[in-house]
Formats: sequence, C-alpha cells, structure tokens
Amino acid sequence: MLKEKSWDKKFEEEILKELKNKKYDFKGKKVYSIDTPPPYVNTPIHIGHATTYVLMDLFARYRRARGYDVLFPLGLDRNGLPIEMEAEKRFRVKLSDLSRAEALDLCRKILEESSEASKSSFFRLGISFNSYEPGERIGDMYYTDSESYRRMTQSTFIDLYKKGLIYEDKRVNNYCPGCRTTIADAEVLYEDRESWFNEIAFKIKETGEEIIIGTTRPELLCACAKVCFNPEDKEKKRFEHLHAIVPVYNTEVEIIAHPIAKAEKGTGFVMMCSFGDLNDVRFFRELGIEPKIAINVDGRMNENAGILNGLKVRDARERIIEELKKIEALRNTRKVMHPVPICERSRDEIEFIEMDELYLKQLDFREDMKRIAHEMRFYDESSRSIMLDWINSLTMDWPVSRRRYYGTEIPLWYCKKCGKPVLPPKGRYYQPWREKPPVEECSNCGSKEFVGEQRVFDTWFDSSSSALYVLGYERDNEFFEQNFPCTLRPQGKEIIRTWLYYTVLKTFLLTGKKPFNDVWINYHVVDESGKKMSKSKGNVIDPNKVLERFGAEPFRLWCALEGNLTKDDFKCSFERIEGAKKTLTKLWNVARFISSFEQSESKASCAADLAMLQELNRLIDLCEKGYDEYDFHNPAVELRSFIWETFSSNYIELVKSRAYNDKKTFTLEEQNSALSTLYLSLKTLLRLFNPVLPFITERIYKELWNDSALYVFPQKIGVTEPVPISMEDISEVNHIVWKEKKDHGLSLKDGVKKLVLPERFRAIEKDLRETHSIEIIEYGQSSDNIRVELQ
RNA sequence: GGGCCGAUGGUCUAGGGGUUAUGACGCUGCCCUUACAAGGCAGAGGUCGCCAGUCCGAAUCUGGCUCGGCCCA
Repeated sequence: MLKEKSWDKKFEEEILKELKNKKYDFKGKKVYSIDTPPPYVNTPIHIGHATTYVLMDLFARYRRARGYDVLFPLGLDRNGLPIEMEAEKRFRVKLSDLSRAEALDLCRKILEESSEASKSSFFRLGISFNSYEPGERIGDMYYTDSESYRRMTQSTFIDLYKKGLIYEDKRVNNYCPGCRTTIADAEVLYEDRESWFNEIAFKIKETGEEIIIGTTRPELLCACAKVCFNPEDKEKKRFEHLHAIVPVYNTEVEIIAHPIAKAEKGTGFVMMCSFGDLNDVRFFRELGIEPKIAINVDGRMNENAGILNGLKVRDARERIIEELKKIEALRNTRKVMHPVPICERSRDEIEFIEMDELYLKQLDFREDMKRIAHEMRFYDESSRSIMLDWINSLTMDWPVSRRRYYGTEIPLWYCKKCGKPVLPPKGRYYQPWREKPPVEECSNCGSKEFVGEQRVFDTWFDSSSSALYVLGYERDNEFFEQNFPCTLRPQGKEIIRTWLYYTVLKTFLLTGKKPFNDVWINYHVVDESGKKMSKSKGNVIDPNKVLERFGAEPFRLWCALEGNLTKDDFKCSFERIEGAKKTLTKLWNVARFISSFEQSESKASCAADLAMLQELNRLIDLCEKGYDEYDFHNPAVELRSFIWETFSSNYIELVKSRAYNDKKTFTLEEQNSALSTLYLSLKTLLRLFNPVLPFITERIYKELWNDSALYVFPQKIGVTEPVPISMEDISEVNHIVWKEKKDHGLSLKDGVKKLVLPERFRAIEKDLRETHSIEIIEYGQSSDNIRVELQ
C-alpha cells in the first residue's frame, strides 16, 4: 500500500538518482529515430525548449512502449555568431584583433561553462535521451563543434564539391571598416544619425527637363543604376521609362515606377545605387540588376568612381559635393537625421561590399525539393505549405561561406601562384588556416606554395547534416544503411526555411532521398499575456524556476494538457501548471485508495466492472490513435477527465461497498470482481499515462507490481460476455440520485425510498442499492426515464 | 508591403451546417460522504473577433475587414 499521503516532487529526485546511470540503449532493431534539434547552448534553456523536449520525450517514451528501439540523442549546437558575441562581451575584446587561435580559445572557454547547465535542466525534466555523455557512438550526446561532427560537415562539403555543386561567385556582404571584417545581418543596427541631405539636379535625356533627387550618399552617384518614383504618384507617371543623366559621370539611367520610392519623401524621386544600405541590396537582387561596386574592402573608392578613385568614403563625399557645386548641379543641402546602418560593436557605419563567396546549387533542384516536401508527413499538415512557399520563392543559390571565426572551417587550400583550389580527401577534420595542404605541389602549375582557406561555413551548413549525423553517416555505415531515412524531425516552424529546408536539400544532394518520414512542427511558448519572451522585456520564464517550484511532473502534464503546439502558441502560466498538479494528487489518492485492498486476479464478472473494462478499451483506443499521430493533448485531456469523473466519482463510488464488502452483502466472487477491476483499471491508467508522467507512474507502479509492464503500451482487454450497461449510464444514474438528495437538503448518506430505472440497470442493482441506500428498486417500461422517490 | 496560420465565457481549451456549444482554471453557494477540503455537489458567466453572402438553417462554408503570430521583403 502507498504510505505517503500525496505525491511529492522530492520523489522525482530519488527516481532521477537511479536514472543517472541508466542508458536507453538500443540494439538497432526496429529503430524509431528522432533527429532532435540541437538547442543553441545558452543558459538557462528557454521554457520553449523545455516544453518541446518534453513533448519529444513523450513521442520517444510512447514508441519505446510500442516495442521500438528509440534513437533519441541529445545534441548541443555550439557553432556560430552568438558564441563569438558572448566571448567578445565577456572578455571585452574584438575577436578580429586577436590571432585566430586565441579567438577560438576564448570561444571554447565560454562553451565549457554553459553546456553543463543546459544538460542538467533536460535531465531534471526527465527527458529520456539515450545518453547524457558526449561520444561518437549512435545515441551519444553530441556537439556540433566536435571533431567528429565537423569532420562529417567537411566530408559532405568535399562530396558536394566533387559533384560540381559548389561554385564561387560575388555576394554583397555587410562590411564594418572599423572591425575590418564582414558582419552578419543580425549584427547590423540602425541608428538615427545626422548627415547632409543633398538635392541634386538630373537632366532628362528625352525632354531636357530637370528633376531633383535627394540623397545622403552623393559619392555613390557613379554606381547609380535606376531612378525610381512611387507607382501611386500620378504626376510622375509621364517620366516612366525616360532616362536621367547622372551629373558628373554623364551616364544614362532609366526612370521606373517602384514602391521603394515613397511619394511623400523628399522630391518623390530616389536614385538607386549599389550599395547605400540593405534596401539597395534587395532592390538590385529583386530586379536582377548587375551592381557596379564603387567601394573597396579597404573602405576607399575604386576606379568605378572615376575622379573619386582612391579616396576614403568620407573624403569622397566632400569631393563630389564640390564637383556638383562646380557644375551647378547641387540645388540645396541641409542637415537631416536619418537611420544609418551601423556595426553593433564598433558603431562604425557599415558599407556593402561585394566579395567572392562559395555557393551550393539549389535552384536546379526545386522540383525535387517540392516532391520530397510532399513525400514527408507533416504534423500539422498546414506547415507543409511554409516549406513549399519557400521553395517557390528561392531566387538564388545558397551562399555557404562566412567570414567568421567560430565555425567549421571550409576544407580548401589554394595555390599561391595560379589560385587553383586543393580539396583534401575525406576522413579527418581540417583547419586549413593552420595546417599544411594535403599535397606537395600544385597539379596545375607545380608551385609548392599554398594558402589555406580562411572562411568557415554558414552554421546551417553544419546543422543541415544532423539527420545524417545521428544515424551514423560515415561513422557506422551498416546502421545508417538500415535506418535511413530518419523517422522524425521535430522542430520550430520559424526554421522551416532554414533547418528543415537545408536538411532536405543537403540530404537529397548527398543521398538522393528524403531525410525524414515525419516532420513535426511546433509553434511557440509565449508569456502569460501572449507576448514573445525576451530578455529586454523581462518576461522570460526560467524552466529551472518551474522545476524548483513544481517539479518536472506537473510541468510535463501541463505540456500535454495545454493544447496542440503544432497549431497554436502555448501561453505559459504558473497558475495552470499548478492546476496540473492537482491531477497528480488525484491520481496518487486513487492509487492509495486502491492499494488499501488486497490485489485480485479474478475475472471480472459484475456488469459495472465489465462496463469499466469497456471504458478502458475505449481509452486505450483513443490514446493509441492520438499518440500515433503525435497528439498527446486530446488523450491527456481524456485521461484526466477519466481519473476525476468516470473513475473516481462514478466507478469507485459505485463499487466501494462491494470492494469493502463489510456486511457480506456480496459474494466473494462479486467482491473479487470489483478488486481485480480496480487494480486492472489503475494499471491500465498508469500504463497509458506513463509517457507523460514517468515519475509518478513509476513510483506507484513499483509499489504495487513487481514487473516492467508499465513500460509496455496496454493491449485491449478481452470482454466476451455481453455488457448491458455503460459507464455513461452509471454516471447518469449517480448524478440524478446525488442531485435529488442535494435538492432536498439531504446528506448523500441518507436513504432513498424508491428508484425507478430502465430495465438494463437491473444488472447493477446491488451496487446501486448499497451506494445510494435505496429501499426499493423498480424497473419501468421506458428505456431512458429515471425517477427517484425520497420518502 | 507579400505569403501562411490563428481568433470560442475573466483565463485556457474541445467541437466543426441542424434542438438548450465541451471541459478545465478561477468565481459564488451548500456539504467534514469509511482515498482525496489539493475534496464532493450545485450555480453564475458566451450575440463562438467584426461585416456581408450561400443555405430552410452558420460558431461551423465563402468573401472582405480588424487584431495577433511566424516567415519573407
């Protein structure tokens, strides 16, 4: 019998202690594999991660209960920009000022500190990863910056390169002259700064008229490609497709209608130059215009700028103004405040500069991508269209190289003399910036001098191999061949166009196949009022606080009960997590009550018991159907309502007296029928709830049974005899009697003179008589009329 | 600005052309009933976002709008 009066979160710790050494091993037979999203290492983990990992854990535990060997690895993503930024912040340095080796060391230091904390939160939540220890075997915990992972990332690049899918082309980068490095879009800030707004006169070639164009970047006149006005601006319609002559340079540019020009701003005309800001970059990309680059990497104007050649941007601006004044093209100049793109760290104004970058071909494979998007099952179905829309909107290949530090190095060397790239053989992790090339001399020109590639991969190039990695790609080929594609990819909907899409792309290019059978896409966990959590808003909920206050179990139940995360956001509320706790208490009390009786293995024979068994079968069915489709919400709601209503209030109340059988009103067979049904119901309930509530179900189950059936999804119970009555009938009659007593101010213990029931209730007459203290029970003609006479 | 998704009592949720719309939390009243006051029973609370349309009939289907989310720009 259960001794403690109620469930206590302390019990979790005891169970976790035992779990510490447990591994969810697998032999690799009948594998169900999950490509878990490696969360980015940061502390504490986001409550959204806590929630989605709990949900994934439900999937994993359920499949184990169905006899699968579940591959459920823990990965931590540690590549990329945020680590670099954190290192710069913490150590107050610019990585670009350090040697590369020093920069990487600082990043490593940051990572060592934060990875442990993430791990421990997952552990306390009861997430049943195969292992919490890092390693290279299938199921081991992995880091995306480990030698093993990076080796594979580089290997996939080598294969793609050999297939002719990698090429080099120009790309516009955000360049910070102060940091002397390219920076990511995420590092670009906009700040209102004062600058001179110059109104410059352009002549119309066809009519000789003059139009005035305002700009803060007159030094880019040489790179002007179009002049735009807003399509809504009727007055300017007549200028469409005429040509404006750029002063100083005397080049002709077309005038077009484009929404990028705002009618109410300035003179209504705007010149589009390559490149003043990100909008310009997008404009050129959208219209497919070849940009003319006038600023070099060193921040000086180049030969495209003519008379400005060699000048720094600032000096060039002054110089061109003088020129414009000279030819009387400058009509007005005034100070304005306007948003300027600046570098987040050095606060220098950013320049947009073209550089060579490596691209992976993707435009050629759009039809394959769409076909694969249709071959995978999406949960929820509506998420599929996000991927299809993205594929349809692709306009360029994927630039995979980045000029950063903490990433996987691109494994290439170049001949110093002729520039021919050297690709190393697969099989190890390369750091070309500090290693010798894999060849002695250039196969093209025979030169013996090489320079190592400095660039690293876009972090999505790493992440998009996770499905291959967890299945042992190139580490355990036998396992991989047997178990590819991966069964499930769970992930957030905001990264469908990145993580999911790129994984599909890369996997297809390498294997020709789809990476997953199922894709489960989740929405987000937001704060109580529905707002996105962010550090700046101060509404972040730390999962560790939830764990401290409630323990893992109420949180896990909340995750299942709260709703359908594939369709809607969850609003995280402590009140509701607290509410989930009540169900644990109820479950505990039900178990405690049942455990006060002797166990019985007898066959159920009484009608009420058979009705209960049928109700259990309905639940088993419902859970199976839901769990199979990754729906734990509807089953959990149903299970909760079963515990409270059907089971506690109605069934247990009805058979209590038969279970006690103090007055020997019932035969031993009847009593045993109740006892065995109570125990079987509890056992089934625990087994159905085990994936959601592993702690409390284990605690209760171990106390009462000495076997491992808890971890097996229950089979339906065979009921061969006809069952005249349902649990619904039983609830109905109970409620009518209770209400009647209540309405007349009687205690529930008080007797009932007469109860008139439909014929089918005859089967539970004794139970009813005892439960409600009824003197006379009669049966009427009508099949649904229940009448109570109190006196 | 574009695409996709959503909106059901104070809060959260189920349902998805057909009598009085499901359940939970909270609230109110009554009740210590041999597991449970973290309980039991009962009750109040909704024009199912707004406006049109289709239909004998719309919360449900269609269109538009408003608000919110995600992505792209």
